[in-house]
This record gives sequence, C-alpha cells and structure tokens, in this order.
Amino acid sequence: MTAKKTSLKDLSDYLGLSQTTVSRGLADYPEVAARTKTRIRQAAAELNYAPSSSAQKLATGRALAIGHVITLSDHMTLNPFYADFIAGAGETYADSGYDMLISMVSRDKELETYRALTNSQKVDGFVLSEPVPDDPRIALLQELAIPFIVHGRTSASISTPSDYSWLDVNNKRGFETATRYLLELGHRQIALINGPDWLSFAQRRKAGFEAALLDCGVTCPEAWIFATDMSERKGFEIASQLLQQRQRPTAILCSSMLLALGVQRAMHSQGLQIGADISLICWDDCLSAFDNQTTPPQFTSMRSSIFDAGAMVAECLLAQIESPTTLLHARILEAELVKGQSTGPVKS
Amino acid sequence: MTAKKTSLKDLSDYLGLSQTTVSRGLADYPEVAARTKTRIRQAAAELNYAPSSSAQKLATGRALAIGHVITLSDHMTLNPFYADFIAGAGETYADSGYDMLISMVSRDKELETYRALTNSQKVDGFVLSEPVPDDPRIALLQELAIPFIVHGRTSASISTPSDYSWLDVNNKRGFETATRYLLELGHRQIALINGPDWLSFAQRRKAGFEAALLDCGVTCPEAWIFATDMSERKGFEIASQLLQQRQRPTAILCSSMLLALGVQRAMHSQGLQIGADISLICWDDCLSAFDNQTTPPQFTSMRSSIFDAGAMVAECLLAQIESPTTLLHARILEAELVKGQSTGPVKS
DNA sequence: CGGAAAATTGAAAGCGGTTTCAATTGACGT
DNA sequence: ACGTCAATTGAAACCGCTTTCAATTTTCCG
Repeated sequence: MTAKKTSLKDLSDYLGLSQTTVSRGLADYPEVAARTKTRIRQAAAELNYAPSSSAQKLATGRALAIGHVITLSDHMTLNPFYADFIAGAGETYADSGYDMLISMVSRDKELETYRALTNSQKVDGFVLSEPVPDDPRIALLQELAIPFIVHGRTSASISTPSDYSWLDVNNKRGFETATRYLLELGHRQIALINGPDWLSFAQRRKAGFEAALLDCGVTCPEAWIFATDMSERKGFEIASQLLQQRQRPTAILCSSMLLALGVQRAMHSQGLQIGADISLICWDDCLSAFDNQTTPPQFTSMRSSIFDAGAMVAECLLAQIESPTTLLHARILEAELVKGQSTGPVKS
Repeated sequence: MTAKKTSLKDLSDYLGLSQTTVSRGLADYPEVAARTKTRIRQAAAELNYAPSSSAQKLATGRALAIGHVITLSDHMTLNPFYADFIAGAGETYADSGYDMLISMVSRDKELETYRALTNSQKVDGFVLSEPVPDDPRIALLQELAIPFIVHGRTSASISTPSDYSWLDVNNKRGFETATRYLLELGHRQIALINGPDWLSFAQRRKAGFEAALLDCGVTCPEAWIFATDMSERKGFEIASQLLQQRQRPTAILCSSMLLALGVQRAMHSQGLQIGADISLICWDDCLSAFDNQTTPPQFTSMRSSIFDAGAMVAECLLAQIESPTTLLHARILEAELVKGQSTGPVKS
C-alpha cells in the first residue's frame, strides 16, 4: 500500500530529467529554465517528495540542527525558565529551517555529550544556558571549534571583550534598580532571596543588590541573603522563617516569580498584607505559566522576557553559523522596572 | 590546527585494515578477531573517532531520533507540564542512544510539520501529547505509517481496543476518587476548575467528577464548572469570583496545582482558611517546580508523576520501533489520592 | 601433509543527495 | 545556412558508513 518513500531518483525518472537538474530545480538555481522548475515543483508536490535529510547532510556537511544539552539535576528537575527559553529559541529555529536537538543527561555525562554531538556532526552549533564562572563547557566547545553562544555570561565585565558569544540580561543593574526603588520607598531592612549562588546570574544580582545598598550606606545582614533553588516551596519556607524573626525585613527581593509566590503564601499565612506590611519585588521572566501582566501587575518586578531572549540567542547563533565571518556577538539586555501592587512606602 | 574530523577511512588507513573490518569491529561483530577489535577500539579512541551520524542514518535507514511537535498557542505559551514530560522522555532517549527532536510550530503548521519530519526521515517515531477527541494527528500518522504513541487518549473507553498506542493516567477515576473523598468529608457544594474543555483529559476528569456526584445524588450547578487555561492567574480570577457569590462552594477541585495556587491566593486575600473554610483538592503532576511533597503535603491531591509518564511513554515507543512486531501498547496508570492540608470536614 | 571447514578480512555496491565539469540545445547575427 | 555563444541539462564523482558476497588465512583431522 504505502509506496516506498520517493527519492530524488524516483522523481527524476518520473520527470524524465536527470537528478542533477531536479536537485537544482528544487533548490531554485538560476540556470534551470523557469518552465522546468515549475514542472519539477509540481511533480515533487504530486509525489510528495521530500529530500532525505541525512543524505542532504552527508552531501552538504551541514546538519541544520542546533543542540541544547540539558542536565537534569539530582532531583530530576527541569526548570520552567528553561522551558520558555527553549520555546523562544525553537520558534526561531523552525522559522529558519533548523531543528532543535535536545539532550537530557546527567551532569557527569554533560561534557561527553557535547563532544559526542559534535564529533558525530549531529548539530551545527550549541546554545549554553546557566553558565558558571569559568565554565568548562566553554573551553571544550572552543577546543572543538564549533559555533556556540551562551545565554548569560561567565565573569567578564560588560566592557571586556570576551572570546565567545553571549547574550545576557543586565542582572546586576536590574537588581540595583530594584533595590534603589525600595530604598526610595524608604525601606532599609531588605532581604534577598536569590538563585543558587554558583550560577553567574545569581552572583550578578547579588552584586547589584549590594551595590545599591552600599551606595546608600545601608547594610544587610548576611543572614538575610539566601541562595536557593527557585521554587515556590523554597520561597515559602524561607519567607516563613524570615518573617518570624523579631527583627524582620520591610522588603524582600526575589530572584523569581516562583519564589515570590511562595513568599506571598508565607505572608498571607501570617496575616501580613503584601505591599502594605512588606514590599516585594521579584524578577519576572515573563514565563507563560506565570503571567504578571494584569494592570497593575500583581508584583512589582524587573521584567525581561526569557522567551524573547531565547529567540534572540537563536538568531545570533544562526547568523554566526551561516556566515562564519560574523564576529562574535556580545549583547546585553536591560530589564524593565514594572511597578505593581506588591510594593509600597515603608510603614513608619 | 584542528585536524579535519576523522572518518572511517582515516581510521582504517591508520590501522592498515579495511573499512569493513573497522566498521564491524566498532559494532562488535562476532566475526572480528578479539585482538583486532581491541586494536580498533584503541585507535578509535586515540583519533577521537565518531561515526558521522548522517552517513550512518543514510546507510541504515534509521534516524535514531524521536520527534516531539509542540504547538505554541496564540500566547506563545509552553506549558510547564510539557517541560517535565519531555524531561522524562528525554532521559529515556538518551539512555537508549536516541535523540530528541523538538519542533516548535504554530498550530496551523502542525500537521505539515509531522509530514515533513516523516518524509525527510528525520525521526523514527513521534510522541503526541494533549490529544483531542478524533485527533487529526493520529489519522495522519497512521496514514504515514510511522510509529507513534499518544500520551493520553482520544475517546475510546479503557477496554475498547484502540488502533494506536497510548499511555494515559486514569483521569476519570482520579477525579471520581477525589470527588468521593470530598463527599465523604460531607461536602455537597463542590466547584470544579478544569482544564480547557476540548482536551480529552479534561473531559474525562469532568466525567469522573460528575459520576461521583451523580452516584451520591448531589448536583453541581453548571456555573460552578470552569474550563480554563491552567495558570495561577486563572485560578485566582475564577476563585475570586466564585468566593464572592452569596452561595459559595465548600470545596473546590482543580485540574492542576498551578490553578490551586491561584485559588489559594484568592482565598487568602479574602481571609478564608484553606482546608478549614474551604477544602481544595488538585491534580498533582509532580512537577519539579511545584513540589507538593512536604509531610503532610500542602495540598490534598491526586498524584501522578508526569515525568515518569514521559519516561514510560518513551520506553513504549522505543520498544515499538525496535521490534516492529510488538503489538500496540495501551496502558493506564492510576493516580494516587494523597491527603494533605487543604481538605477537612465541611463546616456545619 | 592435504584438504575441508571455520575464522577473518576485503572489495565493492548501495543509501540519497550535491556539485563539478562536460555535453547538448537553442538563439542570433551575418 | 552556419558559426558562436549563452542557456540548459547530464554524467559521474563524492559525502561517510553499512553490508553482501567473495577472498584469504587458519585451524583441525585423518
């Protein structure tokens, strides 16, 4: 019943043309007569022809695919930020005819996976996420000489030219701005619930937080700075503990909306009014599952769409792949302070 | 500097053997002498040889890849459930040497994408998610004669043999059990906040809910049954409205923990105590970002790990691909009722 | 030691495209 | 009608691996 897949040969036989001409016709080469092209296209559609991707890859050497290697941590957690990021990137790939290859591996197989994907030529490039300072993946990919781009960056300052491509949001300035805003509102007792402290972005946010405080001569006890997984539950647990102390903060800065939801729950369960009793600002990645887009928004936040970031990262990478002469990309995005209902002047 | 990728030919030349033997040696064919094999392996490691995947695909006809086509809906939302599901499947693929190919496309390009991936032989099979009754994707894939498995199922009852493979959780029984539990606690005014009503799983959950009610002669006003996107915000909005009615439910059943979090926020903001004033049961997919695993759990829920489901689905599909004689898989999982802090006897 | 059977290894034909270089066809000017 | 040059089309090599079938080498026994 189901005839075998039609190959180029089938198609050319059917048309009474050579494979060469048909191949060219489909690729829209100028030297093929217009009439022939139409004929070819029509026959292709008729026979439902699609070139075998592997044959194409073999012949051209291009895989037309981008790799994302995701490490499932110990608790097998795939964070929702990554999901939105991937969605953004994926859309761009699809629009450009690229495929997205995702490898879920444990951390100990991570480097090996990059190497294998590269050697077997399954992908034309990689996107790295969640860089850590001095990330070994970067060194490896440079050695393998395969194009890649980092979402985030390791440790270089913005102005230092780096030897790899990256696109990052200005985490430091973002939290500096947020902190300043709290300070303007009169807050002096501010706690920070940050992401895992080995990640570069978390380090930068903390730096921004501290810079703003320092600038105003305000200090924050070490015990009020938390580095944690960014889950609702952690937000709840940390805030619950924080709010029971005799001396408690009048404002809290969270590295994600998930954490903020947890904090909110803790506040509610202790009968505290968000915005009135305690102010809260969170980073808002504009995740589709947590939209903070009501007017006014539920949370005052530093907003920067991670979906859009995914799309931009993908674009840069593809540009780099398609024209190898392209210089490295290094780009910083600014997050926007969005005033919502979760902040207010400090209670006197 | 970076030498060209080593090919099989390079390797065999280096060893003074034929490509045939080297190829066989690497694939561990029995007819290759043990000593030769070791020599080959060693040289391969030395030269950092990895076969070109496209050449391999071309020669064997197997892509060693599974496709997941994800449609970004109008709001470009990628739901977090899917992320966990994918993670589970991805892990299985990686363990079996398969790649995961993800295509993010708009809904109108969906079918076309399945067709293209199949025709270009980029994948050996597909995993479908979120089936709708009479899903056109199923018909298409059957026509294309490519292996696939559905997470969920269309409309057949459990016992009816279906003409495609699927793995589903018993949504109907799950919500029937949950509803019964609420009834046992004395609740008679129960509202349902369900997922989008065109999705099969939502229809089944609703059926379970109604079956349990009917069984006890309890009725639920149509206005208390909601079909909605499963986001925190929707949960909040719906519950806010629901709780302001003069006659309000004493218990609420939610199709996801995300919705439950929103409901919880609405209750808090109206000064209601969850579990005491109003009981709440939600479906818990064990998403990594929302763990409900404290003891006792925050929410009473019907629990069934979607990560595990992803892994199981992947296993079934791979089995089907590797031995085409394998019969279709059709398997149902039961969700577990986990009693948490969000339910209590009805207030009299 | 001779020869058949068993163990290894190789040559070459695909797999299904792309691309180089040559061949054919057609148009045009004289 | 004929030569010339541009416009089209083809033949065949090649991409890197698998696999069929044949060739070669060993091993084993009478």
